[in-house]
Amino acid sequence: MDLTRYPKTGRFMAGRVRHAMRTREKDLLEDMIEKTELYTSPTAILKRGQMVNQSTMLIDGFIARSITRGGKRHIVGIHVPGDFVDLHGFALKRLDHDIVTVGHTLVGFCPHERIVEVMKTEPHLTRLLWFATLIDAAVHREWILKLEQLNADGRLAHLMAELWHRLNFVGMAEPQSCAMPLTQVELSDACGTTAIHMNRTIRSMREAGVIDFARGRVMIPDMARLEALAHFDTSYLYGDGDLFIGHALDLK
Amino acid sequence: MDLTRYPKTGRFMAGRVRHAMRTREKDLLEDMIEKTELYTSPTAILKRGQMVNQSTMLIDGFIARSITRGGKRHIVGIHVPGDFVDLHGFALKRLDHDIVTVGHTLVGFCPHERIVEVMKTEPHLTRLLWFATLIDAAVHREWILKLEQLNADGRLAHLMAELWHRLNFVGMAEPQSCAMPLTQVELSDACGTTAIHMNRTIRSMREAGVIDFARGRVMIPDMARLEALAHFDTSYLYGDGDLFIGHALDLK
DNA sequence: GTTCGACTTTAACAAATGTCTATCTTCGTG
DNA sequence: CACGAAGATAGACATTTGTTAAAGTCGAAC
Repeated sequence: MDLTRYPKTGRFMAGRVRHAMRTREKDLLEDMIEKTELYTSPTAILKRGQMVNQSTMLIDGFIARSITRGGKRHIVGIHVPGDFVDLHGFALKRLDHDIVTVGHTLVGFCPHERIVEVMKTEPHLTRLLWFATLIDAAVHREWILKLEQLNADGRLAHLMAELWHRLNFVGMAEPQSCAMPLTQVELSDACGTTAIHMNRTIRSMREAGVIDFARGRVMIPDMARLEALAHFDTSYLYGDGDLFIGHALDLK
Repeated sequence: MDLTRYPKTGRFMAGRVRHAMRTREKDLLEDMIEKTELYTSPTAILKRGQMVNQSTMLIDGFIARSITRGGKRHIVGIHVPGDFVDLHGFALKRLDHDIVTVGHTLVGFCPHERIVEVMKTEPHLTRLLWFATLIDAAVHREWILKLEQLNADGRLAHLMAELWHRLNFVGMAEPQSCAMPLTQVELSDACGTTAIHMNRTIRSMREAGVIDFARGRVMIPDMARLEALAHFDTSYLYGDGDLFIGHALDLK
């Protein structure tokens, strides 16, 4: 990974609520990061049930939230740079899932004492952090919908469309492609199918010209077609300006 | 519905975070409710995309969060008495889903101005409200897991086990049964199956003696067996005392 | 460059689930 | 008490997905 791309590691921090932050708050947020760490192979940063005293900010790469049950691993969420991955670990005594890196991943760690400090002194920033967790919940709901509504094709299309848009929000997507270090097994874990069926699905979508994977990237020649397959509607991602933060609720 | 059962409608309010509230905060919460309303038939209290200026507290009955797409309705969450159903509607300009009543339902409405007031003056209570939304997210993750991991039998078993436990938390479940006003169509919407397959599933589980529906209730003769079918683990519900609230984070 | 392991690909068959059509039951309403 | 609408039940068949077994590909480490 080219660390020189990150002169200030905080550049993307807090992705979709960042636009509502004041300059001072952006600096505060960056100061919350005590240290950074680079993982070059899949690593469980946090294990389910473990007590935690710091939260994780994803700076580059991908992180999955996964739960292993019945010997099989299931992915219940995927994070992109700028996401405060386990801010909720601050409130819940223990996490209900593992936090695992995917491919090469750069993360920052934020001690909980600093979050406590912010909660004591920064009501506006605290609110932004809360709202960021509400967007996570909205993404969860869309995943539930995806799993209830779509078959394997649609689920894969939806996942790719979502990740492309979320990367695009932080300036890390190209018009017809984006980074995609997930393996087929991981894609199947995130789509609730077997790896073999995921392979079938990928093949047929590749043959149909909808999507193609190569060298850690996904190519999407026709985004509109992909989104149609996924019944995709970006509104649940609450892009810039789609929150009340900074407006009526900008309390003080 | 027997309203005399609710001498103080606030009795259950804020279900799983209630134990961390101070008496004064419980009163404050109850004061946040401006008015109550009883719905005797399925009603969409809120429609997706609609601007909202109040949030909904569920006092009795059930409420579903649903999204209609492709002409088919999907349920992405179910609420039980004590839940602050759409607190997140306060932060998000618009909801990404509908809020619909199930069976007979008594709700309280809380104007957003009162939430703003609380956020200005009650940091501890604000934190509790935040944490309540984090539990919602944990439930969402478990639904994702359920949909990825389980077949129709397991999904139904999981839903029944979850609702029984959540009702039990607020003292509204019997040892081997609880209220269950959801129709088979609604159950299928919540489990991501067709109504016909849900009927097949219910029949086979009834014949197996695992579960039975009658007159708006569900009978669960052997909870352990149901939970085994569902690979159920209550920890994601964060029962009493399972949050950091009121302890290290009791800031002031 | 070889070797090993992880990842990907394929085929054949079994099981689960969806679709279509229809009938039966229940319950509120007049 | 009759009626109608919503809900529940049922069977036959199509489609999707899971399972098992195997082989091919690629890249990192020695």
